[in-house]
Amino acid sequence: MQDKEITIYDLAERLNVSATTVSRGLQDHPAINKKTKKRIFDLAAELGYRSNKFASNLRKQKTNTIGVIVPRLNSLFMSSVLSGIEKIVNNAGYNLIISQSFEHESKEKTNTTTMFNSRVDGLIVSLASDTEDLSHFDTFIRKNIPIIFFDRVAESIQSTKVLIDNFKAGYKATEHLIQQGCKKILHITGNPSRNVYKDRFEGYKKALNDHHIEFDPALYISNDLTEQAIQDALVNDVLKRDTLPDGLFVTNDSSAAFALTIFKEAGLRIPEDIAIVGFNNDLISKVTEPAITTINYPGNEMGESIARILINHLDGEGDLSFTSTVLLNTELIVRGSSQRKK
Amino acid sequence: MQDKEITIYDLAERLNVSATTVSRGLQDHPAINKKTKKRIFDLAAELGYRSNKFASNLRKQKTNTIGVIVPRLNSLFMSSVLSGIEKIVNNAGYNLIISQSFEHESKEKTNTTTMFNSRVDGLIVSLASDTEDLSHFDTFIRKNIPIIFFDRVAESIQSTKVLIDNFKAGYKATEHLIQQGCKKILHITGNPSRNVYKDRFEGYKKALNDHHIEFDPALYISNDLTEQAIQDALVNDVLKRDTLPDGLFVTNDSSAAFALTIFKEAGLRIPEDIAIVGFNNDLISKVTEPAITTINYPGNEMGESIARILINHLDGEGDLSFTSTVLLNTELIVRGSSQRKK
DNA sequence: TTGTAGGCGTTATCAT
DNA sequence: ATGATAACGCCTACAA
Repeated sequence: MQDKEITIYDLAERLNVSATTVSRGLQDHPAINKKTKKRIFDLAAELGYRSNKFASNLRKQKTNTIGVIVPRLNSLFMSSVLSGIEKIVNNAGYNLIISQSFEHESKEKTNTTTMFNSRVDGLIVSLASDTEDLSHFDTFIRKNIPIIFFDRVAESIQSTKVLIDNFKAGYKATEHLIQQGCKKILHITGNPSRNVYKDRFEGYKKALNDHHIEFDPALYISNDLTEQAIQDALVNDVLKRDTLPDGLFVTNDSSAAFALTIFKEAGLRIPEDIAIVGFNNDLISKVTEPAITTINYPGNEMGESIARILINHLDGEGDLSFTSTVLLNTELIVRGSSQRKK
Repeated sequence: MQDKEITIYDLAERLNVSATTVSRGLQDHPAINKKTKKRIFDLAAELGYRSNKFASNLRKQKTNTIGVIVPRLNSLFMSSVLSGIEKIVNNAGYNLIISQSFEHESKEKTNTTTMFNSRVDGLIVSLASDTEDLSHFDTFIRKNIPIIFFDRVAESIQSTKVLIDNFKAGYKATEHLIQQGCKKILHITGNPSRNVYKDRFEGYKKALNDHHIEFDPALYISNDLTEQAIQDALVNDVLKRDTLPDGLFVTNDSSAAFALTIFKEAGLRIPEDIAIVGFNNDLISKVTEPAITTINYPGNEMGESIARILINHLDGEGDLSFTSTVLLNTELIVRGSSQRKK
């Protein structure tokens, strides 16, 4: 029982002009008489006309749509990035399709295919934790559809990458712990084949080295950073050891919060017995007791950079720099979980 | 320099069959010879053919796309709902467009228009906090495009609504505080024109009444539940009062966490001086010290219900019950922030 | 400033 | 089991 859709032909007929004129009028074409335009717009509004994107896209061979694939949307960081992207992209007249890989390569692959079949004009990706094979992006590369990676980037693919200096951030976090007097710093992090985790780990090692602390492989734990994984690592392993660490650098804030809870339950004092540094400056880092020292991550700014670069590229400007890497600044936010000295 | 797109005509030509046959073959039409099908699929794969959704949608007048508009994606609850919706919807062969209103009516309106122009087959909505005027949904209603509201529903619109029994949840939360010995229970909540907040408030009042505690308007605060708003309400108002409340029921967990932090900084003991109950069972409620008592909200289940109802409707089944209201169960999860007695 | 005509790629209808 | 044809609604050369 749906109303019949109004087309430009219906408008044209009632206005006694051609469909072409209506089409042009609707797009504010300069060659159309102002009065005619007004009549067109008025009638369109009155009849509830809506442009048919499918016909338009079919004809123009362009969708004005940008696809985004992220691991998960449930962090402050990701929502900020998305919000930054959306703002820029909307202003430029593009639409956004967002999908989550839920940290799985297989979901990422099907999402990529869906995006491809939806003919997005460009793709923005942060990789799933366990993605190894990158062949699902080949179709985009072959068709010259631009891909921008951010945060968790694909190092082997030639394209623009927007991220923070994870090495430096890892270095800063670790150095801070060392300055608080920590000597045995546990590092819990994600899959080291992801750049973010690898680079932070390198930063961690470099900081140790620069301060003449030998890297102890037993103090390096890599898992999927879920609540369960943190629980396992700490309760079934770390807390059973003869010598406990005196510092923890863990690469996201919810994991830091879980760890903090577990340590406190085990009767350890934070930061006196173990000083903790997290990552991301997520909401959760502020409300634990003590609050968690963390690395602030400029999500909104990152989102806006990404969107600007992509749109400039799509609109045919700034093409030269499209395969560059953009590094954004981070800062260490010191809170109670690590502050032993005034 | 994009490759030329392969169409069914290209396939048809090379296979010496008609485009019609190729189209049918690709859709696994029963009347097509198995061998022909195989030849079609093989060649399609070889040439990297991809179906053109725009042409297909244009012709079929159906998009197989479902739109979702939510206030924000940054809570565990919302991600669970989305994940539930996506699972069901994907299995049924539909795609999802997700957008956020960021709690603003104006953004919600433009999102709704975008969805409308994208010709979604159905719309799933949880209202922004400040949405008063609902006329942006009129276009959908007029065209008989189904809308399902969940969580924050539009009471005046006839459509399916999926939500929890907020009245009961509010009642349970309040009653629990009363049972812990609270007499002056502060209630901080969102915009009361949203059903979720209104109903929880009603439940709160009913519980007070049933336990012969008079409702004190000074103990009711309505704001936008941001960190800033909680801070303002507590620091500039509540904590300056002569008599402090001895209980707090606040309708989301991050607000509960902020409040807990503020109270502790003010030297109050939780739960002895003030017992706290939050809402949603978000991650954050587990890691504060003490952990926060909260109402568990079945996000995944809610998402799946929503998607099933919508798809049944779109596929022409279960039409009769389309304007019903589905209530899901909740449970109170008692944690340290409210537990005064063993 | 406006109009004509053709085509974007698919699928439904009717025919064979 | 397969084909021919038209139509979905829009846009853009080209023409007037």
